Amino acid sequence: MRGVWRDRKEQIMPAETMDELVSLCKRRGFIFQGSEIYGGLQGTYDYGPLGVELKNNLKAAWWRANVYERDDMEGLDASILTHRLVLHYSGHEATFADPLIDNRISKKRYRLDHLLKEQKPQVLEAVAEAMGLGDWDMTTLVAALMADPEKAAEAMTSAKVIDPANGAPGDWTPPRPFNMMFRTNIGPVVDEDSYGYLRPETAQGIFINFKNVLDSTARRLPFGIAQIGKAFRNEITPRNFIFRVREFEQMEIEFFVKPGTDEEWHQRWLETRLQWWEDQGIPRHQIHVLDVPKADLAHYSKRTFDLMYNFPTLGFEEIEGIANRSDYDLGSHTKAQSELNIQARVMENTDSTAKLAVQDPDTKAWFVPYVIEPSAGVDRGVLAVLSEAYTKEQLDSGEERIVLKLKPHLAPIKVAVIPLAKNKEEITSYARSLKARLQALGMGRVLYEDTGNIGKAYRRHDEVGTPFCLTVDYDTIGKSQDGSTTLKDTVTVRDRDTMMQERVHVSELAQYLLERLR
RNA sequence: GCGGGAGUAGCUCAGUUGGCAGAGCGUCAGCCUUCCAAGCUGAAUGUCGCGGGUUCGAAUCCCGUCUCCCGCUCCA
Repeated sequence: MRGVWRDRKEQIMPAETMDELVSLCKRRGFIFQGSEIYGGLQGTYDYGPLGVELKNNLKAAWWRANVYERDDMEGLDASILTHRLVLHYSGHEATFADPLIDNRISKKRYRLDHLLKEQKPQVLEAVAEAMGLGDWDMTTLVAALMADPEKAAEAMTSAKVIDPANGAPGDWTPPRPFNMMFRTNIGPVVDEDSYGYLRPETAQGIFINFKNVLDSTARRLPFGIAQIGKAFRNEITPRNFIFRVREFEQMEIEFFVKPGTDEEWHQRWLETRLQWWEDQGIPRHQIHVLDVPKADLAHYSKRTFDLMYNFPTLGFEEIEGIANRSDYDLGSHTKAQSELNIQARVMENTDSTAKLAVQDPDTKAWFVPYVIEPSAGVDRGVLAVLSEAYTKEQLDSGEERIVLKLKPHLAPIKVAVIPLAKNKEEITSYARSLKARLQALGMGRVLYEDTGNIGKAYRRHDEVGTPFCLTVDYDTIGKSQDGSTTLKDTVTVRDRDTMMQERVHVSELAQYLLERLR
């Protein structure tokens, strides 16, 4: 074998800061700040030419594993704009809007109503008086405070509303309503009643289509519905690059099972999902499975496992939640609730037109299925995969090599075809035609690369994670220095991670690459 | 929302007391080059985050605002 690169790698390091990764993402066209040319819009990011490939590849891997390679799954793509009643009965309207207030002294934040409930009656009386209220109760007091936040701040501070954290009067900020859901007007007339929401989770689209899918596919339990799509949350503090953002994408499965089998399925999905992340390059030992404490569970959850990936720059953070949502959701959205023996505590539904239940084939009794929900963040997945892949290597030559060691199936660019010399027409035309033939195989992005010299091209592609660089040289075109033609129609294939090269005949390239890019 | 830090070319960052907008890398073009950011020649790229103020004059001083990072807070 000839031309094998032997520069030993000494140190291997991950990204030290998020900035380092952000910088690479911008420089190479993975991810840009949203609305950047107007100063940026907080909590939004745009995926560039390479970012969209990576993200699409991750979603495709998920869809393939969960839809194409299973016999118990259907796909769905529900609308983002959502009827207000969907999010009313789901419980989101009630749990996603909090009036919040801060104490400037202790730096603590409270829900206004919770804070007021902690106060002595005379303090509340003083607040009400300062707000000019005669008759009042807790509801009208909160309403009055929210109606005039500036005055509320003064009233609460001068009435010496106590901060439970330190037992001392606080210096209170104006209270602010905080609605986690984006409300939007629908239709030509802007009025109070013509609004809906941008969905805060894709899950609801699945629940409200449960009957449609059942009717159109003749599925029986257990089976699941998979969906990938955008969701929107008005996060208080978007932070950490694409980790916590206001517009993001979810990959969600709602897996419907018979009550009583839910705990077993919950465990099974936990294992399935851990294996999937491993297949995407996130090793099992870098994920901590958090059995979420009862007190921290979401309003719908019976039990939840959070998959916490050990981000090199952030520590352990959630990339997927696998929740046992019991019969809460279908129970919330179904009509005829009283006939269905629903276990979860649900709001009485007087609007739904569909029975979201199935019939036991033996007993003929109707019941509401339990739901196991593996819900993964696409953007968080992209960040995890990038973080895990980002590597700095110190080479023997003293130089630093930055390489994204992405799994080949996730790499934005699959193959770069490089002419050894770009001023030799025979070599460049061979390289161009080779590139065209490989491109036609449909393996993804295949590029002709002739920027700089060969070394630059390699390093450039290391940095964006291109698994294979093919180099067309003098041997390829039958003009070896020693006059032999034994290497005619072979190219060097350089491996991104090892930097090793081997010569492969062009007739074998398609198979060689396709095998390794899966 | 609080506290701290930052924002100047695609990236990393200089920019002195308020006095012509800079470097390295990258990018592009040409030359050269028989495999790991080699070399030579040339070129392009700036609302100095944005808006206002002070000043003869502002990247620099003041006010406001946006965005990012760190620590709190929040996180269905």
